[in-house]
Amino acid sequence: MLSRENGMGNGERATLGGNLRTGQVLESATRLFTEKGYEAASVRDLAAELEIRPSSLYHHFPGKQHILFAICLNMQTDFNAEVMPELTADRAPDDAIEAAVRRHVVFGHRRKGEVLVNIRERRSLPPEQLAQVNALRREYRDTLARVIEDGCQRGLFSVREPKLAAMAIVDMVNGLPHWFKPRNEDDVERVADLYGRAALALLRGWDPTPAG
Amino acid sequence: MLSRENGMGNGERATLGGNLRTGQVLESATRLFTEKGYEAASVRDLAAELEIRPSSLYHHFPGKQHILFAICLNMQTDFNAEVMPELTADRAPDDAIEAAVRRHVVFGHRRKGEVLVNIRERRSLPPEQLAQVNALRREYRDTLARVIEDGCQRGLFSVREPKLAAMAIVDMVNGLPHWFKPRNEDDVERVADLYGRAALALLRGWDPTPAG
DNA sequence: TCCCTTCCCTAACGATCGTTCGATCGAAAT
DNA sequence: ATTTCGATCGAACGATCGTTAGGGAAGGGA
Repeated sequence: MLSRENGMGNGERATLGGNLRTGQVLESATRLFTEKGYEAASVRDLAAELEIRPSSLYHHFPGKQHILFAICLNMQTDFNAEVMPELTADRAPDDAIEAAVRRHVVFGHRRKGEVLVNIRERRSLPPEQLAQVNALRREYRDTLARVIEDGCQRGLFSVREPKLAAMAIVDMVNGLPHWFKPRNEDDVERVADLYGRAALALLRGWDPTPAG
Repeated sequence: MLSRENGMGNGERATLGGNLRTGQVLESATRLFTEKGYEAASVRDLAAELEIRPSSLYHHFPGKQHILFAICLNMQTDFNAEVMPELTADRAPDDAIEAAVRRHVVFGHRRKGEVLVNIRERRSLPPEQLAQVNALRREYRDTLARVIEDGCQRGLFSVREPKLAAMAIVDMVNGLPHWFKPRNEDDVERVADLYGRAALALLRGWDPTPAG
């Protein structure tokens, strides 16, 4: 859930305002942006789904772009908070990668709408807000790459370019919400396990040492 | 129906429109759709880049959507014609996969603009045209999955769900054009090789038989 | 009681959207 | 010289866009 309306604390409520209703705005906007895309979804569409007038939306948000920003920043913040600890915890790199990928897959399903909006509509943000979201994404990728590098030095992985490998894995996992329709909750866990092992297979066998 | 003005041309002109100018429209549209997105790019933007008036565009295309359709269908048709033969040729499954992935990567760079438009803006097409493009994509995926399955039966791969593996590989390779900035042409070949081996690593080590 | 805040309303603003209509221009064909 | 025709033009259409202005109803605190 969107802890409180957007995520940031209640102390100063940095990015956006409001009350209970604000959370509903974000939920409806996420659904709408996912189905029609950010540009194609109009403020009037969003207002209609909430059964209010378009002008009423501007009591909760200063503008359409801020809604998109709230969705993206919120999702990416929660993602980093939930997945990155698996990478920074004190454990073997292969275990860390497998756990992180599994969490990534599960998160991508539980927050599917927000994840798809973040992936597909992020670019519609103004440069400064886009950079803010991208910084969080880069933080995750770099952490992932560092763990891969660590795994190489310990002889667990055989990868020449850890950053490229990190991107490949992220792309693979992020592609999942675009097409995967799980039959039930166990199906998600099954594919999460599957993708965790897939990442390990990638990292272990990428640059096979011609030994032997 | 595409017939003359957008696509298949009369005799030899396979990829672009009937007239010389029509090809320029598709080129500019591809660049514009890539940079701003289909919905955000206006007909007036496109006309401005071609240094003609907006109304003149409607001599070449019956509408904005048809331009998007021409780009997507054209790209996907060429893609299948170029990459699928690597899979259907008579060779070992692992060699086929490696070659196909390498071709996929190279194609994704050579036709980067169209590929990105097809991936990101395809959904803005009306259902019937969208289905037409998706049918070609499915054809490729299914072929890829079949080769993977074949490789499993021959003991070359260890994959439980070939279709899932095919999707994972496609997602991985399609992610590349979104972020990869090659320093030169050799860089493309290098990464193409790298990704070809990555796909093999995935398929070989995905479900490791616990055998000793 | 009065005020202040919260939330929503009606109405409309100017801008921009995709598209249409009819005329014009130039070159090739007759 | 006249006709034909593809390509472009200026001008405008109705629709929809994000956003704003200003007011009204509800409710808690003074």
